[in-house]
Amino acid sequence: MDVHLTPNMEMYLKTILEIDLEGSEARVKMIADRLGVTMPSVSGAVDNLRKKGLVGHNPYGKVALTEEGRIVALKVKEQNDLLYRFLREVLGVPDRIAKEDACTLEHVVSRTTLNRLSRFLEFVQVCPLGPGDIVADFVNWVNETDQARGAQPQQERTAS
Amino acid sequence: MDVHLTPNMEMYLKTILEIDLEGSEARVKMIADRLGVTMPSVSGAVDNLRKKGLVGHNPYGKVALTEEGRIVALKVKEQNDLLYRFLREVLGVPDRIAKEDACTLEHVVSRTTLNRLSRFLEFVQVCPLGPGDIVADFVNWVNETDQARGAQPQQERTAS
DNA sequence: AGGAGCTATTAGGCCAGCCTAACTTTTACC
DNA sequence: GGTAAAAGTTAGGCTGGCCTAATAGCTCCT
Repeated sequence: MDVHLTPNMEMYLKTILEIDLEGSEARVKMIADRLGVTMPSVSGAVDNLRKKGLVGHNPYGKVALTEEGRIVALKVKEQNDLLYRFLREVLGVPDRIAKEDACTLEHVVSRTTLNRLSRFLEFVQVCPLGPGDIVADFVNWVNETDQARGAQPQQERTAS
Repeated sequence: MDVHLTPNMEMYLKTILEIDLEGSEARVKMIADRLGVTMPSVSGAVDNLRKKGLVGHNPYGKVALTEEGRIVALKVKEQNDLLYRFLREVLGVPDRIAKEDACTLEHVVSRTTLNRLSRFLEFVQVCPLGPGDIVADFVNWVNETDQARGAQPQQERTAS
C-alpha cells in the first residue's frame, strides 16, 4: 500500500476523480478531452492504473476509481487545492497561472513542504498576531513598490 | 534565442555551472557522479546540449558552458536559490528537503510565480509594516499550535 | 616505450508517454 | 433491425532518459 505513481498517472487519476465528483461517468473520450491527449493514450494509462488496482475498467466500459484509487486521487486533489490556494491567496498569482502551476507542483512537492505550506495558509488567515492582514499588506506593498520602480523595470519582462 | 530545455537538461547545465563556479573543469565523470547517473548518460546529454549550442565539448575533453549556456544555467540557479530561500526562510522547511524540493521546482514553476515569490521574500524581510517579524511569528505560532495539537496529531505522519 | 587503469564513447536495450493508422465494438437513429 | 457515426482498442513508431556491456582513448608510471 504505497503506490508510487508518475506525475502523469496521478493526473489521470485526478481527472477521473473530478469527473466522478461532477456526477458523470468517466469515459475514455472524456478523460482524453480533459487532458488534451488522444484516446489511445488514455486506453494505455487506464490499463496501467487498472493493473495497479487503482481503477476498475472493462473494455468499452466506464472507468471507475477503486477504493484505493480514490484515496490516492483525493490526496492529489488536496495537494492541488492547497497549492492553488497558496498561489492565489498568499502570492496573488493570476488565476490561470495559479491553476497551471498548482497542477504541475501537486505531483512533485514533498509532504513536508506541503504541510508547512498548509500551516502557513492557516497562519496568515487566522493571523493571530493582531490587526494586520499579511496578505493585504503584501498586496499593498507590491503595488507601492511597483509604482516606485516604474522607472527601473527590474527584469520583469525577460528576454524571450 | 529561447531554448526550451527539459528539466533534466537544465539539471545538467546547472551542474556544469556549479562545477565551473568551484573553479574545476567539468569532466563527464564529475557530472555523472554529482547527478547520480552513469557516464554514458552524461555523454548523451552533453552531446544534446552541444548540438543546442549550450556547451562546448570535444571528445575526451572537458565540458564548458557557452555564453548562452551560461546564461541559461545562471537563470536556473537563480530560480533554485529563490525557491530554496523561500522554503528555508519563510516556510522553515528542513534544509535537506528544501534543497531537494527547490531542485525539482526550479524547472517547473512559472516565471510569474517566481517573481511573486521573490517579492514575497523581499516583503517579509523588509517587513515594512512594523515591528512584527512575520517569519518569527510564524515559527512561534507553529510551535504553539503544534503543542496544542499534541493530542490530535492531524495527519502528519501519513500512511506509507 | 609500453602496458595498467581510469575516463569516455558507442551500441543496444528498456520504460514511460505520446502519437497516427487501422480495426472493433457500441450507440443511436431511421 | 440494420447501418453509420462515435467510442474504444490494438499495433507500431517516436522521443527522452536511463541503463549495461563492450570498445576506444588518455595518462601515468615504471
